[in-house]
Amino acid sequence: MLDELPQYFDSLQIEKEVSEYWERENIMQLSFAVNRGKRRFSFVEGPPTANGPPHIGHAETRAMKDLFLRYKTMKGFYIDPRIAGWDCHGLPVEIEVEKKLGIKNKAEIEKLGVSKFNALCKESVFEYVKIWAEASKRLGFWVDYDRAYITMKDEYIESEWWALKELYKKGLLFKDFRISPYCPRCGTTLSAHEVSQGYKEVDDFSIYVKFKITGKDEYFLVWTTTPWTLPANEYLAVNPNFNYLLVNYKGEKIWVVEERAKIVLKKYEILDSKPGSFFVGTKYEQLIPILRVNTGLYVVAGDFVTKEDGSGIVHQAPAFGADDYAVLKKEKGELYVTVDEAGKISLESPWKGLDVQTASDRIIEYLNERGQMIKTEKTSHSYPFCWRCDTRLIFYPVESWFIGVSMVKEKVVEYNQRVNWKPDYIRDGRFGNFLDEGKDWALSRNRFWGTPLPVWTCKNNHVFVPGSKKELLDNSTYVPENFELHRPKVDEVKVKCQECDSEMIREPYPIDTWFDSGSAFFAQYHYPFENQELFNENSPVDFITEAMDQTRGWFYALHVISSLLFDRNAYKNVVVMEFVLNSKGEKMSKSRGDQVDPLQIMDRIGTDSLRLFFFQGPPWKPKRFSEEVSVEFSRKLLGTIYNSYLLFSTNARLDNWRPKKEKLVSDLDKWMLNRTKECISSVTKHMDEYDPHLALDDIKDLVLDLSQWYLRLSRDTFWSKDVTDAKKSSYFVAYETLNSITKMLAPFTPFFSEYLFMKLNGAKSVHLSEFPAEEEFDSSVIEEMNLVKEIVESGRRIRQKNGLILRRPVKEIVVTDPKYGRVMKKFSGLIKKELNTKDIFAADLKSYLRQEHLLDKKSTGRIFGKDLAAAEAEFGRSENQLEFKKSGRVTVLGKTITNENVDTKEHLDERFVSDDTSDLRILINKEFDKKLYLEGLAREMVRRIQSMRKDANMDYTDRIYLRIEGDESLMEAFSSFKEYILSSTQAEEKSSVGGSDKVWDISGLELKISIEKVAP
RNA sequence: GGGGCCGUAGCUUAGAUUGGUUAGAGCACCCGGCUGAUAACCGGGAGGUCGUCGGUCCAAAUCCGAUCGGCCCCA
Repeated sequence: MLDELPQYFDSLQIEKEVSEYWERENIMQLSFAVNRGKRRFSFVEGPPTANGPPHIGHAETRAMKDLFLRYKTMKGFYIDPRIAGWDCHGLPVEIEVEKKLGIKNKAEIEKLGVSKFNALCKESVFEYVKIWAEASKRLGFWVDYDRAYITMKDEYIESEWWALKELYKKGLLFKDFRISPYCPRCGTTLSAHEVSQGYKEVDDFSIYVKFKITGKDEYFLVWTTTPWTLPANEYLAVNPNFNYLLVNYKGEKIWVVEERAKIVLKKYEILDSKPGSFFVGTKYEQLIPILRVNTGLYVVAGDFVTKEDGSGIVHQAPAFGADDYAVLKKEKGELYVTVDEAGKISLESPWKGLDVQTASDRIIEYLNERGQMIKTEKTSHSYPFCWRCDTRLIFYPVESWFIGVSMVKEKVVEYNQRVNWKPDYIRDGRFGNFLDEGKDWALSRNRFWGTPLPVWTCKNNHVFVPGSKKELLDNSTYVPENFELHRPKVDEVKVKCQECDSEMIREPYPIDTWFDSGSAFFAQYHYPFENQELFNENSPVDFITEAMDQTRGWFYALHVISSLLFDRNAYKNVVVMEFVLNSKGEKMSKSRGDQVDPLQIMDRIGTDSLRLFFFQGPPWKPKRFSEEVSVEFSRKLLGTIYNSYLLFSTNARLDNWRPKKEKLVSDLDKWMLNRTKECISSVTKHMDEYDPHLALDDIKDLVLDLSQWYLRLSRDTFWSKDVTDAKKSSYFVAYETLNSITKMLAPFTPFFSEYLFMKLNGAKSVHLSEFPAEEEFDSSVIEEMNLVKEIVESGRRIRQKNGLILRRPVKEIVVTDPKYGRVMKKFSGLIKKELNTKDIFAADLKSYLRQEHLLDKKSTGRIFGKDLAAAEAEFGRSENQLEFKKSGRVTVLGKTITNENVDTKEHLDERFVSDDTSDLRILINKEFDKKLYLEGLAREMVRRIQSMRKDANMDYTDRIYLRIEGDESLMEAFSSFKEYILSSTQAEEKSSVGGSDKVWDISGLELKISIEKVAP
């Protein structure tokens, strides 16, 4: 206990020792078990895809997770499971493998064989897991890596199958079309992320064509940039709230939205005007009469119609646009697909077999020939290209399975209100807005590596959804060898249809990987096949945290799945973190080359420093990363604690003091202990409310109070010769405060805290100890000390401003408010020492003000005329002043002076100096008498002797011989304060001294000091 | 293009829900002190038009509107 420390703080060395110790003693596992059987706190790890090394943002979220797991453990909660998780499926993994194989599209994968491809994916997933686990451990992120949940395991997938079957039973899992960005060359849809990588600026023809209204000699003006979609036209859309004009344009009657008429047609004559709603249901003639359209060919209303470009009348080809498809669903029309999967026209027409770009050109010619074209123009706009093969993307209908979020939107929205979001504006802002859109979740993917969709269909469109492996196998007619829940094995399983006896085959899709990670809150238990009770005890999950981008990713997936399956929210508290930016406040990026490797940073500045950087400021505020700032901050905080421990422990060890409760002696001790309790209570509150940055601020403040105030003022007590009660009391308080700080800091800086905790207590681990308990405290004690601090600060300021250096004692200091009398008395020793004053007391300001009465020149000028100066002098005489003060009137030069002729000013007594910049007024008596003067000189001498001792490299226990020669008053000071001077400097007076000497100038007085070390 | 968050001293930040003394800390800086925490410790000082503009109000960092900059999400 109270072990020695190296003299200098070396955080890297500490971290090294501590992590070796944890490893050796298996402290992490011990901490997992320490609260077994106690109340639970639940957590789920948002599983990363370990197909690349972790970056600093990952380190930040993991540090934040760890912070609260450690805190809750210290607060006595049992966190089980407390395990890592790995997200294994999905496109990122596939792309990684494609890169390795040097292949680029689905066809090549199929050629290689799905079996081989998926085997490579499976391998690739774990390539970086080792690095991730290593970095996470290095960061001190304590979760069980050996028991990690793995989304590609059959058990995990089986839990998802159960969930999907439940959704199917509720009618929430169904097949539909989705209009997706699609690369005709790769034969695949692209994710939003991929699309956003490939936008380019292109010049395209856009055309205006005319659609004839059935039975009338009027036309709709329609604009499009994709002429190849015109053969598939099924509807026209207008905005019901816009106003449309019928104009005579070159002899033809044409409808166009009012605001665009001038821009598009330039010259025309207005014939009529109608609101958009007027046209809804109006039939029109097919522009290109080739496709047989059984439904449609009438006008619909659409809010998506704008006046920004075009004609305000929008052509709808439901197969090739998301808005268009939504219209089709609403109108319950048929879907006509006029293009094949390779992006070639498939419709029996003059353009069959042409790619869509060429077809567009031909269609423009065709429309021109038929006189249906009003106008052609070239416009520049950004359009998505395939990021892999640079092919122009098209929007294309892809068969897809959906989760019907829109059908139960109310639930999803309602349960969100039960979630405590940090920061809270996410709930109704970014997250709430997204939920309000209530979009269906497109679940299936046209890919290979993922959780297989558990759906088998037969030729009669009957559907079988197995909710477990067993249910599938029980119904199967064929199962391949080495069967597993991945493609291609799972595809080979054949099932007999219960309804029509025909053979059922699997829908060939894997599902969205967000469904994997979003199922973690039950699938990590293999629920409901196992661990039902454990799941129930831990649900909803108490705490999760990830970065902001997960609002529409993991946070969304968890919330939706839980709402639909369990009719409740998945999590209770969620901390949403912002990103780590570079030192200029920009996003770190590969291209700028300013991405930083968290492992390297930890090597350079230490883990605790990096963690402290993350915990500064609210988690939901972007942070600019700088190594220098991190180091500085940690050196300041941890270094101060380290030095405080050194000061305290060095003395306590000399006295053989061992940590134990002692009776409190001084008011300073009582204050420190109350401050500590106050801090504990505030830190606990802030941690419980998920405001870690405020908790850290509380701890910082306490460290300053300990170091800057308590320890500094307790040094005299520490240095007293005997082990007095006062000494024991202050040891106890210093220990107690340091120990509390160490424990409170343990979740923030686990390495440093562990180190210091072991030094303080000789106990096994701070992470097996309890968080300091909240106790009642006396806030009046704290307020009193704040007043004392204020007085000391103010006193020093006044001394400094008036050239009254602290070394010279002053006679008295007055606090000009009598109500502080009791406090001044209580802390008079402390204040006297800090301000070097002989006396301190509180008194009414009035008794230190002198009133001066002056003649009011305006009124008395008329009375005295040119004698005014003489009258002023006469009135200023003290007997006249006194008389006036007593009776309010006095006779001056034969005239009577009354209140009306007098101005009264108040002056501070000349003997005092003050400072009126603060609320609390303090007066310092600046008068010096001889004794004070000599005492000041004595202190000046001591200071110079000490300085010479230091220059001679003496140890503070070394004794010296001393000889003083100099000015008379210096000699007088020396003899008057001889005992003080000699004892302060470990000196003996000697008439001849052989060591070093030096001549000093003390306020103009010459002093020669000679010192010599006494031989031991 | 739509939505959201942020902007306080050179740096890191508190204060915004509930408008109200002189916008509070820490680091760095300058001046000084201490010399038994010394690679430490302490005091004082300077440093802020609270991004900008406008509005509401007796009163705005705080509420409202616009605008600029940074970041994120969606299209």
